[in-house]
Amino acid sequence: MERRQPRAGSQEDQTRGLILDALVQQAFEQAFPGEDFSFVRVLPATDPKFGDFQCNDALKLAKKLKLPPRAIAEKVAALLPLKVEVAGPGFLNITVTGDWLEGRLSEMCADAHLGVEQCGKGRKVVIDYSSPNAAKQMHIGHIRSTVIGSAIDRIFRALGYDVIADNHLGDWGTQFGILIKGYRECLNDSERENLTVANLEKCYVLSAAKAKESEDWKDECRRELVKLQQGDEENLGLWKRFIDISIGEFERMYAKLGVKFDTYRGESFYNPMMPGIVSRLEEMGLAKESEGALIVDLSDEGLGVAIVRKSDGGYNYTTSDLACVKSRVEEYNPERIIYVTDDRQQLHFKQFFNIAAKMGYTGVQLVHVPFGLMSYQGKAISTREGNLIKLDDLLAESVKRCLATLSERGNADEALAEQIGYGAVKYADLSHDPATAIDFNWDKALALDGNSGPYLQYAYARVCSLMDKAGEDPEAVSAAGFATESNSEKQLALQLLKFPSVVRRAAEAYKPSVLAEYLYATCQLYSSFYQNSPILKSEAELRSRRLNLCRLFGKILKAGLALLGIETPSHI
RNA sequence: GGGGCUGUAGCUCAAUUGGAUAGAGCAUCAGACUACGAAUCUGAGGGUUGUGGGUUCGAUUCCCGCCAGCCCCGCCA
Repeated sequence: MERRQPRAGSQEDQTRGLILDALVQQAFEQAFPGEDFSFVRVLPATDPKFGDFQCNDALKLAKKLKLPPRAIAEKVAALLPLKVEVAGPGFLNITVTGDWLEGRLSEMCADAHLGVEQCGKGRKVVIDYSSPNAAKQMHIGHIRSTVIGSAIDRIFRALGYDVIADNHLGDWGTQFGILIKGYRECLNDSERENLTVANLEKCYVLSAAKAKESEDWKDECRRELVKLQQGDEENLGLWKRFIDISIGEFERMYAKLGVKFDTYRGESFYNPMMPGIVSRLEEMGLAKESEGALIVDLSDEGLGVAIVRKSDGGYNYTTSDLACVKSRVEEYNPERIIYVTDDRQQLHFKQFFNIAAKMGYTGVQLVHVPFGLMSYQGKAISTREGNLIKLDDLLAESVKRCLATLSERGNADEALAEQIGYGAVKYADLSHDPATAIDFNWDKALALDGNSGPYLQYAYARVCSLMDKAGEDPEAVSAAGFATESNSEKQLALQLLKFPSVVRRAAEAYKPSVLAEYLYATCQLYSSFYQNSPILKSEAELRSRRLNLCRLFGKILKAGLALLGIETPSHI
């Protein structure tokens, strides 16, 4: 928060996907030889009454082939070895057989990745998220970058990408002059000995307030900063200690949220590279002097002006981010770097991506995933408004509420309450498109019904319970096949089949909400099936086939929630 | 002034990137527990997709103009 599109799918990604694509493409080629039909796609039907799958591409071809769309569709339909109907202006509606469905489900089960294609194999991406400021406690404003970034991280890993998750800490800058001064003057001995982030935050606030009213104090802060920047041993030691304590505190939060970083490279890491970046910008004629500062003028491109060196000689975020790209390219040579920050920083990222390209960093795809700000009960979150809720407190409150609900049902299990409480908070965020702003509200975030984390976890717990009752292994799918006869079975089966393409779509759009939405819809179909179809009481063969369907549902739900960083307790 | 984001049921949000009659949850109303777990399920009502044009077989989606809200625009990140 403090610190802060192209498609993810390359051509080889597209070659897999639903087997039906290839089949229908073939029919098109056969019907109209010599044309390229690689763009043809078969999608899940938008409504069961249109069959199971549909292809809309005959309509698109009408102009090119100079034929009425229905005629095209009919010619293709006649060549397809599937049950297919031409409807409306030229839709191809495809209905698959139970055998076909069972075959696909079996393949999915047999695959270690549940059918999720490993299109990221051998491809490296850096994902830059969370990035809180050192010496401050994390608050609810940090949730989105952390939770969305972490989910994107997991989703890319699931697709086989080699991901480097980097936490770009705000660990350098003027605030450390204020902090060091505050540490020396505003804390007592015991506070200095048992230094915590809370204490750091306190002394920062006190010191910053004094700097505001006293020029002397301000000057001293500045002097401490200069000493730090010049490598003064004592100040450097303090700085290091502040950082270590901060990271320790952040990791306590990350442990609760199930977030894990590969590297913690703050701005200090890139600080030594700043002069080099600036001189290169000057050499290339990209930067020029203006009002004492060094700027890159992008106003011709509608991007305003970016300052790369301040009039006091210091550097700021644009320079730091450029240095960061240089460093990442040299060390990792990733094909992509993904930044997850709030949408106020959009201009900055456009500027900095633009400059990076001009500096020659064109081999790496730079992607900004902006998310809408979180407000609190209709008001922007700010220290002044006094509505800054600490992340720690939020999570504790969530757990407390879940524990209360569990207690009512005679199951006051603290660890379980944590799984549900943390999951509820994460799901409340991830189920929304990142682009939309969220107004935080306790009741909404912690709701236990409807489209919520607990609903999904509950559905999973019921599958486990069912398997317990059946006395069967919850994971091991038997050879009996899958129930697909009834309408609710078939709809669930078709839904389960979508999982791989949903994971890919979530990655391509950088939207974990795509996956969340899918999981919720899947749970609704499962609950409906479960409520209306006896499983354990069915005769032996049907029972086994229904149990297999439940098992696969459970596996997919568990895997999907894991990608969102949400745990799946087997008993609630 | 320049730019970005947002606007869909009373409320909170979807809509597979241009497809068929715009879907869910909450709330409201009517049903289903001698239970494969009711944190569930079945059903009902609820819409001029901010607004006016345009593009075409077809627009919530793309283009232009307006309206409203939020945000950014040289020394914070």
